[in-house]
This record gives sequence, C-alpha cells and structure tokens, in this order.
Amino acid sequence: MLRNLMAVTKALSDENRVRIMMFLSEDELCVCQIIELLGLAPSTVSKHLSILKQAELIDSKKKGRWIYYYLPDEGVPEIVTQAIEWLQTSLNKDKQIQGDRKQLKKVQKKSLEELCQAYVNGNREAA
Amino acid sequence: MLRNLMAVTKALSDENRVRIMMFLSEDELCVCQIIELLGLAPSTVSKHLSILKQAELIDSKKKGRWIYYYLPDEGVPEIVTQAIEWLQTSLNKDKQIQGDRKQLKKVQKKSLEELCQAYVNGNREAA
DNA sequence: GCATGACTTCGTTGATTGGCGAAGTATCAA
DNA sequence: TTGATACTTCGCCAATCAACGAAGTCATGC
Repeated sequence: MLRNLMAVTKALSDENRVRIMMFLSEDELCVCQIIELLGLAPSTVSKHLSILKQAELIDSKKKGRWIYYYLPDEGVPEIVTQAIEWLQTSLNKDKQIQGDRKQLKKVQKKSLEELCQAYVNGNREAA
Repeated sequence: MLRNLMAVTKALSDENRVRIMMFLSEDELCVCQIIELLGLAPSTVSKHLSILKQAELIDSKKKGRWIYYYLPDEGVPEIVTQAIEWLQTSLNKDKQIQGDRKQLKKVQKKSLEELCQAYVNGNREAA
C-alpha cells in the first residue's frame, strides 16, 4: 500500500504530469494531442504517460493507429480515485488549468491526421 | 493553487517524508524523536521537515530547547487537509506504517534528554 | 511487400534531490 | 560566561530524473 501510494505521489510530483491528469479529466486523448498540448517531445510525453499508467492513475486503449489515454473508470484502488478527486477539486479553478482547457478545446477541433502530421512537419519546417 | 498543489505532491514524493506525516498523525514530536525514528542524520531530517512545512503539511512550535512538529489543526487550505486525510485513510493498515507505530511507542517511553543525547553518543561510540 | 506515420524504448545530458558532515544559531545549565 | 545540547544552514557528493534525439515496434495504406 505504501508502494502504491508512493507511486502515485511520485507520479503527481511533476507539473506536466498533473497537467496531463487535468486534460484527461476533460476527455480521453490520444498521445499526439497531448504532445501538442504540452509542447514536449514525443519521447518525453510517452515517458510521462508510462509513469502515470504505472501508478494506475491513467489507462490506455488502442484504436487503429492511435493510442488513447483516459482516467480509469472502475476497478481501481481507492487510493487512486481519491487522489484524482483531490486533484480535480483542488485545481478546478486554477488559472493555468483553465488556460489549458481553452487550449484543449482548440486542439480538439483539429482532426487527428492534421494534428499529428502537424507536429512532425512543424518541427521540420522550423529547422 | 497549482503552485500549492505541486508543493504538496513534491513534499509527499519522498517515502521518509510520508513516514514523518504518519508519525505526526499519531502525536506531535520533537526533532530528535523523528531523527531516532527514521535513523537519518539530523541535517537530513531537518531538511525533510522544512520541505513539509513549506508545503504547509506540518507546523512547528518551540518549547524550551526543543522544537515540536505537528499536523496543522485549522486555518490551513483545503488542499492540505484533503491530502492529509488521503494519506491517513490510504496508509492506516499499511504494514510498514504499523511497524513504525510500534517503534514510535517505544521511542515515546524514553525521556527527551535520554533520547537526544543517545543519538549523539551512539554515533560517537559507533565510530 | 514497403513506405509512412504513431508511439515507445534506449542512451545521453544537464538539473534536481536525498544524503552526509561541518559549521552556525539559539537555548539551557552550571 | 562558558560549555553543552537541539536544531538549522551550508557545501559537497552520489543518485535520481526530466528532457531530448535516434533507433525500434507496430499498425495502416498504397
């Protein structure tokens, strides 16, 4: 139990991972959307997601060529559900999180094909 | 708010600091007692305590030559009280924490003078 | 099959962090 | 006042960690 709790607190001790949790509180998202939202390298985001998943704070499912991450719905230890509720109630009115939500809405308007190729092309064009 | 929350999650991302929180859930303690309980150097314990206090997870008061640390009783942000409740309900039945509580009872039977000189002499004799 | 694209894994690097001892501060006792 | 004690601060070291790019895996579409 202490092991599980430490996995949760360590997972939540990084700001980008907390932001991911709040993004997923709004809706399930595929990795390329999260990459766009955080503005980090794909490998970095993937690492963050694996740490959150290890702590059972998020779950994932494969749909075609995309992998969707989402908050666990049930069958998850109480430690985890309480931690998620704590996050949500604590950060609901936070300025940065509200800004993140606005950006999320913009990102969700783009199609996935447009979005995912965008970050690749974007990097190339920027170089 | 995100700042406060990150301070809390970072503070709780270390196992020794979580153990301190659970010790203080039992009773207020002075630093030398916590040093004895964790088996760490005084400077290390002091650092842990300052990190927890920075996050408002604990408070302190001076009594004579000893400084007592304790869980905050009131006037503390909801983020903090919820985090403490989460810790306590999650770890109440944890094996390691239960062992810690047994050790705490032993330590509490010693007088402070005996205890605090003990760790200094202990270190010297061990060398 | 064979690209292409989405994501993960691996290896490296710079920054953060937990640990310690030594030195500093403050309180108590003689 | 002087020494001892409780705790903190400082400086250092080893270990951990976030970030990245490159290479690997896996599914889709031509």
